[in-house]
Amino acid sequence: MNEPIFHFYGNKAGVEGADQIKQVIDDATRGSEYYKRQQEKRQQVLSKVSKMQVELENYHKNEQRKKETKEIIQNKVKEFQINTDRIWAHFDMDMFYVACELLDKPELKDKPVAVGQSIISTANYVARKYGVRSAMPGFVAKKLCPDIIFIPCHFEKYKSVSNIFMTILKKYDDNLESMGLDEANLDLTEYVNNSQVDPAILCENIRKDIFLATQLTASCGVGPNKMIAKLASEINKPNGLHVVEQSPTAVLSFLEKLPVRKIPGIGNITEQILSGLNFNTCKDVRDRADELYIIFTPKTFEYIFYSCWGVARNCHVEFEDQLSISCQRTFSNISTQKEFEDKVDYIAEKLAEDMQQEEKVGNHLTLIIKTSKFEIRNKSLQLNQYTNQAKQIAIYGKQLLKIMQLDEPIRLLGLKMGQLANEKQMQKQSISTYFKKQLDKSNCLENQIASNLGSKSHQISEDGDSINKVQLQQPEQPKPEIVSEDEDSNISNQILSGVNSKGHQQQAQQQSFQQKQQAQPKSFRCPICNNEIDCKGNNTVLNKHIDRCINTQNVIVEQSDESNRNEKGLKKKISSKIESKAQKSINFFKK
DNA sequence: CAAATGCAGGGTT
DNA sequence: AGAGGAACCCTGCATTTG
Repeated sequence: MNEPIFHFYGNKAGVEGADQIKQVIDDATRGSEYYKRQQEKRQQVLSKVSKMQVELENYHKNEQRKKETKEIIQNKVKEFQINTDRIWAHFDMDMFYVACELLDKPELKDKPVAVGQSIISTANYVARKYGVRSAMPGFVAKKLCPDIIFIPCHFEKYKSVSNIFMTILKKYDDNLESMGLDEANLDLTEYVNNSQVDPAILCENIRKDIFLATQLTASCGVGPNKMIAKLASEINKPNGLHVVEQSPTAVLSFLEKLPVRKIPGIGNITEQILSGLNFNTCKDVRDRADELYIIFTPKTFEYIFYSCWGVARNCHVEFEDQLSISCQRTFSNISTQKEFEDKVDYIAEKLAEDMQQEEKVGNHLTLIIKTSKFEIRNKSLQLNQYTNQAKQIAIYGKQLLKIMQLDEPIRLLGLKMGQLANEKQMQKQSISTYFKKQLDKSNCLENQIASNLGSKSHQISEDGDSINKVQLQQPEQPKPEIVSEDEDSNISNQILSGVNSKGHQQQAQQQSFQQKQQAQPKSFRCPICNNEIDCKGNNTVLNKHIDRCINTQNVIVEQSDESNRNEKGLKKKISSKIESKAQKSINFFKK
């Protein structure tokens, strides 16, 4: 019943008095909401495990199925081969953040030191002896090791050391893959073939180079693929090297006794499941792969299965664009709507900053919250336009807040923007599609426009278009009085238009807007936003715009009831539409 | 019915 | 005294959409 929930801290090798450590951690945390949540999760895992056990019992009773499954496994084993053509090395700086700090404070070398305060990023080996670990909260570390010294994070420092580290490694593989500041995978095959150096000697030399350049030690592992190299690098940590020879037998015997937990991708939960079913080492998995096949989904099965046979990717992965940008903060519990909204404003600002810095815009927003009971929830929303503007993000964020129907205190709030696109490309695109549209129109190519519908590029071009419209309209129409004083209504306009309010953009857009005005005086006026729509009699385009417009308008109306005063009747319609929508989401979440 | 979407949850540093 | 991060990626599953 009172089984310690932090059993995983003790599982790492080399910790003395693991039981004692568990006890201290447990005492320090018992009764907290966090602890309760962990207990719950633990129960969930246990019940999952017992279901799996039942499944396995049934499986073992069914000789036919057993025979078939074992055959499948045998075929799989025959199919693959452990490819040992390539030589990979994994370099990993020892206790990197702490090591960097100790460069400046050598007098602390023999004392227990950790970087991070509320949560520990890295601890030195002195502190680790006491059971202090990465990701452990500071107060627990303090219980385990009252003398521990906390040093705040200095990212810039680590970055500059990391640059030196990476520069050295790049001499041996220009395409190296780095995961974080202190780790890198290199494909040494070419280098070794060209230089005919023994990989072990080569890597020892590289480690020396690193030490000379940084005064810091790195550990290294060598093997025929990235996974093996990474696993090998842990064997003689810190300041050590381990080589797994380039042969299938060497790989298999290296993995034989290795706890499955060590395999990257198998974390705390998966380990609990596996150990609950008595899979502890890679050999267990190999021997009873048919059982694994029964209980896991195909992808999960394949991943674990192949990993335990030493089969993993042994080529570089091509660089991929970042998929999302997010920002989240933990704080002391808040529970009023006002506080929630203020947090959304704050996080939206931070997120917008990050996005603008990276020159990205995004089209899909997710609100993430963690309740005071450590339950995580999120809701997401497809936006009507690409944006990276704090105020727009905040408005959508509050929309999500409403959908979420929060009725309990929260301790974290975050926003994540997905479906990213490059801000500059987007501008170019919107301008060029604008001109393209001009051309299309003059040629009366409505078909082209119609066929663009639904495609991503179309979405972009429409958004770009509406940017132009807004810019046009403001000088033209008598501004609603609010505009100048009321920031919100500005936002509303921006939202309507998908405007990105950076100064230089506006200029460019304004220009094209004017040109457009002259060239294309004919257009429909959208009944919702009162903007002109270039639909050229194409109803689909018009309808699509109106749909979108209604969605956008929802946000605005809810957000600032004062805007659009002159459109009262219209507003009512929209509001009722909102209500029905909101109702729908409520029902949906009640399920 | 396949693809797309939304959400929960697992993993990593 | 109280107290357990942030930012990213992927998979699975249910539901919606075309």
